[in-house]
Amino acid sequence: MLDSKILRSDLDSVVAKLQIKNFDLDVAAFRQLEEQRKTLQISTQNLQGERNSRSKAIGEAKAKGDDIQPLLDTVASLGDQLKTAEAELNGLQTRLDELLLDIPNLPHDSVPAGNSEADNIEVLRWGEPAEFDFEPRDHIDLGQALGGMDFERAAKLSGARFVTMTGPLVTLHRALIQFMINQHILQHGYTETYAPYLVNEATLMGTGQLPKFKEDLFHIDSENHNLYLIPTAEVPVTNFVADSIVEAGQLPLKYVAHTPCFRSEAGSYGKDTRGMIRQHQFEKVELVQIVRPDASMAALEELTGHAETILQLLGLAYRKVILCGGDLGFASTKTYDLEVWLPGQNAYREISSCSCMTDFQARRMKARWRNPETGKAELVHTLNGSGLAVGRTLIAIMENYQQADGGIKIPDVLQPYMHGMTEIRA
RNA sequence: GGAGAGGUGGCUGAGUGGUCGAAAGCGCUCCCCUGCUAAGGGAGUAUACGUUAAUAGCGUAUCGAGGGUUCGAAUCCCUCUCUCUCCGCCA
Repeated sequence: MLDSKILRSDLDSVVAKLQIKNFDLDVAAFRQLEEQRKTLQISTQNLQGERNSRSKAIGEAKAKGDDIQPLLDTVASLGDQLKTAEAELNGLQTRLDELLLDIPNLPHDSVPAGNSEADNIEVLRWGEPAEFDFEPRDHIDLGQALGGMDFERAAKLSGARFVTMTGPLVTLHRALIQFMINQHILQHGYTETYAPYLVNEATLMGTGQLPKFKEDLFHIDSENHNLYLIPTAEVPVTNFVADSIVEAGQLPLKYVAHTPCFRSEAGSYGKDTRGMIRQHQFEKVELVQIVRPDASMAALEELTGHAETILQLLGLAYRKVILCGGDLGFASTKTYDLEVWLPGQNAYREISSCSCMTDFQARRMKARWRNPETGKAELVHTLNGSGLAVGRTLIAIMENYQQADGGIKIPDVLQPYMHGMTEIRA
């Protein structure tokens, strides 16, 4: 959520910045609501003030033993007036809040304008796309030939966009998780965390998935439960600090979590329907940082670097892009995507997305820290990034490390987690 | 699932209808005293919004959330939610 102060004081520049994200703020509607709110608030507060002072007088008169009936008569009509005014003000406030909750975060000055991923700016390429002296296959063919990956069986169990796996591919999948988490906790200073996979509405409000993106989520709506499956560990883990004040000395908080992620993928029908690129359920190792506001942009560079390290250690060629305004997420002020080279698609595909949310989520969550300089509780900044998406990393390993005979070589750094296996063969 | 207790400011914790935004303690900030790795004294210390040149004053709201009763509610009633204790069931 944006600071409503800057909306009131500097609406024009807010509108201009939102344009970069292709978001058109209904300025007229906002101004009108705001204007109405102001006048109504003043008149309501006047009424409340009158009620308060008269009630006080009644209390004092009663204490002295005076007759209070005349005083009671004078307040008789106040109640109804107040009730009406308060109800109207509430309604207006609710509409303003709804408007505010739907406004995305402002993009950072370094974010380029643009409408789609075609307008993203490439920052660097690392590694050489693998060369093959045979026609490389995609992970679907490879998985089928190896015999451990079955989409039809998953469809029987659950429908489209699920997979079942058996045997060494699953071991590799698990090895990736272990490898990533160990790297982050031992080398990058993150604290390993465990969090719920089902969360309530307030939690999703906090990180910005609700109220605007409800259709992207799986929802448990039964008699006794109103919960959502997490679309990313960002949601529960960032909310660790919701409604709390963190001591300055504890910052930055750096959390790593491995969780499944659940996404309805509404609106992406027909997109990446084949294979494991886009599933309703996938595993991800997520990095979350809670930092001082003055440290957040540097933290974004650091966090992105941590995700890159994983790709580098796995020897996977990738490129790093800055998302343009139109591609930038709702809550993010700046996002780096890491795109891994997939020989089977002959393309770079997103494998990590690292974002700085400034105080946008913190304001929604009421996540604060005590600033020693001011002595006040102020909003923290939050960041998150995939380090990495496990399913897509599995694909990348399969396609990049494939052999002419359809086998998959195991990267050196993963072998300690593969009980000696150096290659997966049919 | 059954029975009970409870959610108050950064923290602990008083407060059962009227000068309660809220005692006290802790913590923190400033000042004084003392001059030595102690201690003592004093003052201040929630947030949001409105008004305003103002982080000054004043006003309004906020004691888990929402609704109700009342001239007036942290205090009474209802619903929801969370926590704790005991019993039952259970990976």
